[in-house]
Parts: sequence; structure tokens; C-alpha cells
Amino acid sequence: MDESCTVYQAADFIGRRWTALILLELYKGESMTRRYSELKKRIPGITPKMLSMRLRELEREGLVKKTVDASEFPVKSSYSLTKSGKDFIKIIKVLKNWALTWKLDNKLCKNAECGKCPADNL
Amino acid sequence: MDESCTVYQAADFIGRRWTALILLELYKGESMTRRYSELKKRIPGITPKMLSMRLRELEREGLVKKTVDASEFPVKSSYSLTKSGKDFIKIIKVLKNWALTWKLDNKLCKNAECGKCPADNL
DNA sequence: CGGTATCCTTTCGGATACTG
DNA sequence: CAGTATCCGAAAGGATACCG
Repeated sequence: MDESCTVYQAADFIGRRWTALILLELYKGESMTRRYSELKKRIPGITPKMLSMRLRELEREGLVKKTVDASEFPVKSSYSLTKSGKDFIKIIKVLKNWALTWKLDNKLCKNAECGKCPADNL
Repeated sequence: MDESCTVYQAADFIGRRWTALILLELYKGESMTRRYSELKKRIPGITPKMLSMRLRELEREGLVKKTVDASEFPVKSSYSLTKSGKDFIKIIKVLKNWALTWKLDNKLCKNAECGKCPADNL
């Protein structure tokens, strides 16, 4: 697949570490807005570098919108899903349904609500 | 996302280079069977190592079925999609539809049939 | 024909320290 | 608070040669 093809790009994208996780975290509660520090706290193990990298990628690709409140110190940043970002969630849903159908031996996914799974709300 | 979660695994999976390409190649013509050398010829640029690696992964994950005819020399191998493999194609379809909806500026995908796109038949 | 084996480069991502 | 800078090890993937 040509690297300039968005299908390829989207596939490459979702496969990167933390990306799906960040999207799902922003998806919880629909039009949720999350601060950088909230994301960091709610996504165990992610380093500041990876979080800001992924957020920049997602912003560049138009899935995430960043807003900055610089009116006072310290500066506050908020992130939320754009329309295309929300729509991207459906891809994760399809992925999950595929897994539920064909990978039933996997304990984490067998239980409709595997407490540990961030894709729980799908 | 826990690495043992199949949702994560499936995402990781589709993001790997050549994987989607191989699946799409096997999908052309529905229950198509392809020889190793056919795949190699039809997927420009793939190296023997990558092709056999990906095929092994896909087989291990149950998306691809391999059959070997060792009755004569040289040995002949054939690969085809399993049910779960065919079903996985729908994920690529959703991916493509998402791209078509939100990434219309991309010329390759804008044309409903971009001759160069292996996802053309979706 | 259908792969392996080897080597090598590039990219990814983790750890940690630091800053406006 | 919201990141950036630096360093480093691991893993992915390409090139090429070889084998049963």
C-alpha cells in the first residue's frame, strides 16, 4: 500500500502505542475535554514525551482539537475529539467486535465489560 | 491498553507494514487461494523475509490458512483467508470509509477507484 | 519453489532531567 | 502545568545471499 494512501496512514496510526488509548480516554463522556495532566494521570505508564507526541500527531491529523487558556499562569491546555476523531472511534468498535467474535478465548475481551479494558465503553 | 487485550493486538496488527496489503491480496476474488510466489509478485517491494514473517503471523492469529502440497517437487504452498480473515476485511473497509469521509483532500482516495490503491475492491 | 539466515540501518519508544 | 531535551536500548524492517 502506498504510504501516501490515507487508508494505509490510518492503519499505521491506530497501531501506534498509546494512540487508541488516548482517543478512548477522550471519548469517555462524549464531548469530554481533558487536560494534559488528566490524560497523563488516567493513562498509566505513558511518559510525558509520548503523550505530547501522540497528541501532536492526532492534532495534525485533525482527530483532536487543542485549546489553550493562557490568560493566567500556569497555562492550561485542553484536548477534545473533533468530529472526525469521534467518528474514528467506530473503527475501534469494529475492531473490538471482530475480536469478540473471533478471539473468544481471550479472557479480557470475553467478559462484555472487562474492567481493565479501556475500550469498555464501546 | 493492556498488551494482552485482543483489541490492542488487532490494532497493532493491522498497523504493521504489509499486513493489510497481504490480506487484501488474498481477498481479491473472495475465496481466492494464492501461492507464495504469486503474493510476492503481486505485492511490489515486499521482501521474502517480510512476506513469510507476515504470513506466519497471520496464520498464527488464525486469519490465514496455509496448505502445502508436498506430493511432488518443488513443494507448493497455498494461502487463503479463513472466515475470521475474511471478516477482518470489514475493518479495512471501515478504515477506508473513514478516510473517504474525513480525508477527502487525499487524491489517491478521493477517486472512488484509485487504480493504485489495493483497497480498491472494497 | 518457498522459504531462512545474516547483517545492517532506521525508527520507536522508555527513562529521566529540565524549563517557561 | 504543560510540556521539551537528551540519551539510550529494543524492535522493526530492508538488502542480500543462500538452502532443501
